[in-house]
Amino acid sequence: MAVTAKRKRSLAPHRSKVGATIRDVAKRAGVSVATVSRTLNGVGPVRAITSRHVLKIAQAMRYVPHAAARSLSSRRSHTLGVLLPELHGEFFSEVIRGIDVAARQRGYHILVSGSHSDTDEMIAVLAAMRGRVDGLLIMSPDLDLGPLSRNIPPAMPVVLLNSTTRSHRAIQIDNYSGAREMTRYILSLGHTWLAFIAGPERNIDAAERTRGFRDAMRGTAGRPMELEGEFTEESGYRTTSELLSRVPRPTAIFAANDAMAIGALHALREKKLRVPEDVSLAGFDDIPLARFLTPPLTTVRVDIAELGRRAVDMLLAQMEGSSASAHKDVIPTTLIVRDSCGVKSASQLDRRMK
Amino acid sequence: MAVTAKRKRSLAPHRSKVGATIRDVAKRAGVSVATVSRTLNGVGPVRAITSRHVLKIAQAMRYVPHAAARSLSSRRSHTLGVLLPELHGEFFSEVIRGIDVAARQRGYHILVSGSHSDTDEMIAVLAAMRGRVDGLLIMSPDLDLGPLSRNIPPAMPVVLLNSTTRSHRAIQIDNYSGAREMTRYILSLGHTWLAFIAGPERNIDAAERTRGFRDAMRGTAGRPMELEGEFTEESGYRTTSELLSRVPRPTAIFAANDAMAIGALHALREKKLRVPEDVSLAGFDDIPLARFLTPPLTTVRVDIAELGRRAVDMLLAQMEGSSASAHKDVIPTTLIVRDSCGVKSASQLDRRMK
DNA sequence: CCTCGCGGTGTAACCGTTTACGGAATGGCG
DNA sequence: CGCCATTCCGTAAACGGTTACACCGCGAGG
Repeated sequence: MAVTAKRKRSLAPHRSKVGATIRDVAKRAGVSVATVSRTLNGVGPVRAITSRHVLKIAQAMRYVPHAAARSLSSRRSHTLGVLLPELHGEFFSEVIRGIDVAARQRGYHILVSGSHSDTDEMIAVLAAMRGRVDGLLIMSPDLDLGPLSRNIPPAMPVVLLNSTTRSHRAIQIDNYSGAREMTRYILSLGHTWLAFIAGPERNIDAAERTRGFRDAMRGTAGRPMELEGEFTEESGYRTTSELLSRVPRPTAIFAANDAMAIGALHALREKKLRVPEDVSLAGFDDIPLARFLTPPLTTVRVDIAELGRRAVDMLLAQMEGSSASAHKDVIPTTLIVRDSCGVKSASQLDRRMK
Repeated sequence: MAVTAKRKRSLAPHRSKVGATIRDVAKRAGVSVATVSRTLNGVGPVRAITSRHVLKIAQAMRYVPHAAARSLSSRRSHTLGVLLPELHGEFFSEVIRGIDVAARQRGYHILVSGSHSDTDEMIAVLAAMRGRVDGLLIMSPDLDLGPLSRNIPPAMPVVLLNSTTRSHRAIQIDNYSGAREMTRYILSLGHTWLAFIAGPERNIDAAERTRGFRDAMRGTAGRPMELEGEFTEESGYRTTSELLSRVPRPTAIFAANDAMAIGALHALREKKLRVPEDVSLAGFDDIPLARFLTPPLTTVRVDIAELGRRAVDMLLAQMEGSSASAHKDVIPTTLIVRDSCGVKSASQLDRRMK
């Protein structure tokens, strides 16, 4: 007898049960698994009375379909992968929020992986996502998307955030127009000598903002000046300090993001220069603290959450095969005028002359 | 013949293939699927030479195991669920960042669902996570965890963030000590009439901070005064404006979070009151902008990312069954002294008297 | 009255892994 | 040289769903 016991293979060899399965429900409801599945998914013909009955039983048993099983069988995970670079607080949380609520609304989950500083890391994560996600939302830290692009399974729907490429759909913030508009605004205040603190060279947002600045300056009487920053507050402080030690100094400073503008503000204060009376200052991003600075910072608003939302829309459209859907999308920016920029005054002229 | 063709059931009825499977690899390598699986997972005895061969073939075929299949079979998804309430920018991103990097380091993915404003919503998401995650990290907006708690599958490992309950492991920020320490510090500057702007009643962080304030005030000569805020900058502004219209006014204001402190700062400025000369001001959280305010805000620092990291540690420990691991953990806070609080001066006394 | 069509349902194959079990070598030992 | 313990490996049964196909009634049309 011991032998037979040993011989008889356990029906569930590996592990213990977790919850009710579809077969349990079927048995209890006196129908087949097919009927249960059809009822729960609302596909195929099921008599109303049968459907009600099955639903009731399922409810009573607290049955919840096992996601892994479902996705193995149906080839869909109802999950979107989100790959993000290392990015600063507010930006990060807003993108995620936008994506999160949009995805949940459509019945999708999001598998997040953030803080990637290099492409190889992203490629590794990308591989680990096989069979786990139905589509991908990717924001790359790098300008060069080649390597990453090559490692995306060809059939995988993808939307790139703030990156540009021929091969995938993409959605971007209109950095170019924003920077151009801000530059024109500053020019319109009478400033002619304008310093621009650019972002890191390899960053695509930075590149676009620089381009916007240059285009706005082109053909005007303005004297442009470009400094290289890192998108950090420290670099804003450093470059501005350097800048101010030269005489004569510009009457306005346009930093390519708010963090650098904050650094610049500190450098200005340290030199006892008033904003905007002595020097006008502008930023980019409209991070929440921008309006709480003294003086409140004139900047360019970017609706980050909207970026996330629209990216999800775009991805789902692609997944549903609407090839008609757009391949490119652009999120507009808006100029936010506060108090940190003023008209160029006579006193500024005087000081420069002396 | 037409009949036989029709009769022969297609071997893959539903859909098209996506990538190489373990069987493809096995066939190509001339071994069984079991051997491939064992090799890839490093379990069971496999000859070194076989292992190398299999690995090479797998590599060449760009084989990546299908996550859903794996998790269906092994009962583990290598994914952690993260449920977060609606929370403000910096806090949100820091928690996620902490969790994300810690999880990835341990080979786990994270399935995120944020911006939940009520418990029912969280319960729904919770159900949708069945079979999708191996463990749960939950931060509830509500003080009462009963309903949520009841809907967590009994066998599911869980760690609660900033919530307290008997039934689950939890990790918290030491809000109590932080608030107490700040209060004592303000008292030590000579202030006796202190206004505390509390957070929303049902919020657990808020409750703890209030408790810390009260305990620090108890038994001192100080005159405490409590106002009810909402953790928003607007509510800080509103309550402070109201407060200031009364005479005499307190010489120091302690807001239960930085957002409200910012609101308070604006109200003070509006009334032409100087900080800290006329009124001292303190916050809580040390959000990044705190040090950029004018004057830089004295506050209490909370290491949010650390909260996330430690929560992951705790969860994984629980999942690995080390019942020895702690059930509770506390993240300490530190007092950050900047310029917004000053000693109570004679002039303040005078003004109160008049 | 006999098909035909169709709504409703059940059976079982299949998704791609992991793993229990047993069989085949291999090596050591008496 | 026979036997036993290892070591290595293959077979096939799960895991829990979805769904193609067969089948069964039953009303309608010929």
